[in-house]
Amino acid sequence: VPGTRKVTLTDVAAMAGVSTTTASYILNGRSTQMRISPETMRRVQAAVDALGYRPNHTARSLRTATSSTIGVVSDYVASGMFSSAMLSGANAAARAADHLLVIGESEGDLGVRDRLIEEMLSRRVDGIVYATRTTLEIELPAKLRETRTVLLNCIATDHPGPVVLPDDLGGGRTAARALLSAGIDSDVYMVGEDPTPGAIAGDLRLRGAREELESAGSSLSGVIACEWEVGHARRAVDAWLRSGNRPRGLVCMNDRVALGAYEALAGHGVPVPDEVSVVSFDGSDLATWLSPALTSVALPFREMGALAVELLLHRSRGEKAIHRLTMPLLMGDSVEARKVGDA
Amino acid sequence: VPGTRKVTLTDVAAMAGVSTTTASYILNGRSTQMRISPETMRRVQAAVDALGYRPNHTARSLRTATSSTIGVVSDYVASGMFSSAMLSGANAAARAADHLLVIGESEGDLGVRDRLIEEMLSRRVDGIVYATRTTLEIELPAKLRETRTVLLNCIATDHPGPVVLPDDLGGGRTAARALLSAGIDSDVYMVGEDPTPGAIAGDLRLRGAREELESAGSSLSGVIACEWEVGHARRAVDAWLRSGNRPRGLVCMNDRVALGAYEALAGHGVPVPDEVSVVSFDGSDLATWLSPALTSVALPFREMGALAVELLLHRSRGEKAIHRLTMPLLMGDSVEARKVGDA
DNA sequence: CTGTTAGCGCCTTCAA
DNA sequence: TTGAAGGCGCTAACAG
Repeated sequence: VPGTRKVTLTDVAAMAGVSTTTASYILNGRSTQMRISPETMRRVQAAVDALGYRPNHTARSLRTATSSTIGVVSDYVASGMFSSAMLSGANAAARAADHLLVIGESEGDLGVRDRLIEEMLSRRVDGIVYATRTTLEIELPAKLRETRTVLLNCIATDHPGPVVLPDDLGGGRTAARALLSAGIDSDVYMVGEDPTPGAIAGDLRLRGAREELESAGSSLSGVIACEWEVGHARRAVDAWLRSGNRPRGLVCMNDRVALGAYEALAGHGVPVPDEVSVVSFDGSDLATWLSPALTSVALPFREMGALAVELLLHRSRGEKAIHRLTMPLLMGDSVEARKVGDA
Repeated sequence: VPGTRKVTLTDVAAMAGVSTTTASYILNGRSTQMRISPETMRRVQAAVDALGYRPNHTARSLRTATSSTIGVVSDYVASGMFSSAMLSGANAAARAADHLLVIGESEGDLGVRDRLIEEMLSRRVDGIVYATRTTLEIELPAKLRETRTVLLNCIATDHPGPVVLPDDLGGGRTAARALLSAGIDSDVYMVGEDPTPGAIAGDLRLRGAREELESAGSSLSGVIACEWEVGHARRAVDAWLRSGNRPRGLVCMNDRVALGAYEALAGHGVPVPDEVSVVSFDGSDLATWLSPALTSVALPFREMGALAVELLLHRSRGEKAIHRLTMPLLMGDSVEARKVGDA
């Protein structure tokens, strides 16, 4: 039933018998402020409904020099298995502030990345969230200096604005504490090492775990080095077990590594959690799929994405601050149930 | 070094000593068509560089009534574990056509969904891709009739435009063929049943597998009913094995179900693939993580996303057609290696 | 309380 | 080959 083609504010005003100014005020919710008569409001509202009027956001943007749109430029966030939760969180926060997200994924190509940023600036986005799939130390794309920017899951020393990161140091402590709370205070090993250049999570997690163990009068017994993938972890742990080693606790760098460790342990007839407790990082779905369910220190991707756009929009919340979001402990059944501690 | 604030085409034209018309022609690549002197082009180009001019896409949109932007409205695609690959494919295809994606995720809320569509129409997107995480039969949101729309991973009987779906029927055949090629022509069971209302994948896969087996003179021996989740599958298959059943081949409705089946089989000391071959659907990362690696019929999410935006942009490619994309067989090691057939 | 008016930056006929 | 001028739809002074 609504309008055949393009209905403009002028049409609405005409039908309601008022000026476009009045109609505009009403549609922008400034009716009370402008003390517009209820009768007029009703007539305008009726015209809007009758005509099926839809404001032209483009025209409004041109006029107000603001687009109610946030750009999200990332390397692989959309395709990434679960880092896409960042997008989801960003989307939710954007919606809450009446904004929409324009996204662009560079798939690792720097040229594409710069062109995406250019495109977004051209579209006059209200700001850009620059995100990476893995926690990385990066060099800030130069173009980003031209607009308000929040770094998501990455950090650049020369970035003037807010940064959102997972608290991997705290996460490392949490992982260790999960073990300590179960009375496991010796023969704890870390599985995995940091492979990607620029990646910063591994070191922090390792440090956090070390610190927590030491502050409990214990210490990390060692690191089983391997890439953060199932196969690598399985082979590394298998070889390590074959040498006669027997851990009481394993802290795996991510859930896939933990799966590899599970398989290696099973291969040697070592039951989890009865003989070895396992904790890992990520808190991905995989953790819940395994048996026993994996106790994992989760990456709060959704919250990170949401916080990033909130920081972009409400510049009050700590400018040029590094926000490290707590990595919550997702309890599974892979840690011996002696005395379960609180997070 | 570039301009301090807002540089307009007028500034560029002024600096180059030409009219905005000329400058506009040059920037839109119509310089040769308009036979503009090389000297003029050079001057304009120089001015652009010197001023750091960036075209105002908003103004252009207003004028041309086209935004070079595609809306993607989905239920959970962004947060979905691997269906986010649809987004990634859509993004790639959009980029290839010099478009950007504006996304919105309703998280299942119909009100939010309609508001998102409204927002996008208001922004004058060039079209909307409406996507769902799981393959669904839906009722078409009414607002979508107001713009060119492509349905992605869902179908509505009254939709006038293109639809992109995975070919689950063919996928079912492929799964069965993978078993048949290995000489497994009896005692083949399907694991899983279609739980979600509106979901259509399960029935098609079942039918496809049935048809393929029957066309080979065999038949499906039965269905082990369970929800498409690890735990449900494990319990269902375990109970079924406990009753003394022994399959030669298992076709699992998705990779998670296959994981559950793996665990149940292991619990009964039945080795994969030596005694039982397993095939599943999805082709998710999980398939490659398991041991033995799972042979899985993959959902071509990336290609689906890409095709959807291509169909949106180039309306030649079959209007109001249902495009069913082939589900490729990802070879793992979960099918007995007698004689490996081709896909 | 409401109307008049002047652009936002760009594209594009129409003239020259 | 280039310039002048109008207008896309909307907002926001500034008057009344």
